[in-house]
Amino acid sequence: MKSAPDSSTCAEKLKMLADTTRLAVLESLMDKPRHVSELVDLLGVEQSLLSHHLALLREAGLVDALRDGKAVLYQLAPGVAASTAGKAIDIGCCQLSFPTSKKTSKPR
Amino acid sequence: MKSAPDSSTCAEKLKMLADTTRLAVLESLMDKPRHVSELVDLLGVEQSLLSHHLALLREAGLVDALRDGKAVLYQLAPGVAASTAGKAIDIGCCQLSFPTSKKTSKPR
DNA sequence: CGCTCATATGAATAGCTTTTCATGCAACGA
DNA sequence: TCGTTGCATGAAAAGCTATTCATATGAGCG
Repeated sequence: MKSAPDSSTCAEKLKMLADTTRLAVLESLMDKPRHVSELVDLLGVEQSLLSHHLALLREAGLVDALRDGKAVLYQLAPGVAASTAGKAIDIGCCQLSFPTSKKTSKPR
Repeated sequence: MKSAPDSSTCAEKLKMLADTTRLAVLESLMDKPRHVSELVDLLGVEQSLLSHHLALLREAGLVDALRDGKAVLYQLAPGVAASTAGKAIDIGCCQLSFPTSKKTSKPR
């Protein structure tokens, strides 16, 4: 038992994504798997805080952790990486596709 | 006076969707425009509460309100209704596509 | 072993968001 | 104009979630 019996509704799942830190983690991982330390200085957040967020993402079944020596490697959970083209995340109830390009800014 | 200079990040925008009531409203509106009273008993939430959520959706630019006599008609904001096929919402930074069917449950 | 590095965990706190309750305001009909 | 219907708004109360701080755990090294 390790799934996420709590995040049954789509809104619950979206809440996982609706956080700057967690979304940044996922976007980083869409690129490739990374160690915690890498994420720490890539995102510039405190180790402990990141760890809490990673725990949430793990519990939500969005990422997988693999021990790698003293470090831990994180990667998108299989099935979540719904990459038809460009970057996308599949959370079951819906699929988020990010523009293949880059920046999120686009205030018309 | 300000629209939404704060919802600049994708996470901010996702927070708008990450709520059962608001998501339900949007899904209802994807179908067709509806009056507040219709939404009230479709979703079974209190009028005042729904009104607060509608205000947030309005401020986020996700829906538009049109007065219709004593009532008010709500509809998805143009541009948000990303109709590729099936149901989808475009919030700028990313696009959420819902399975064409309707049920969200599928925890295999 | 004893130590250090890399990460996780727990408890307390700070900051929001959602919900409720009471009230306000616009549109309509009599 | 009044009374009523339909919706919006504001403030206080509830409920959560994120952040911090201190400490724990697992791995590798000498």
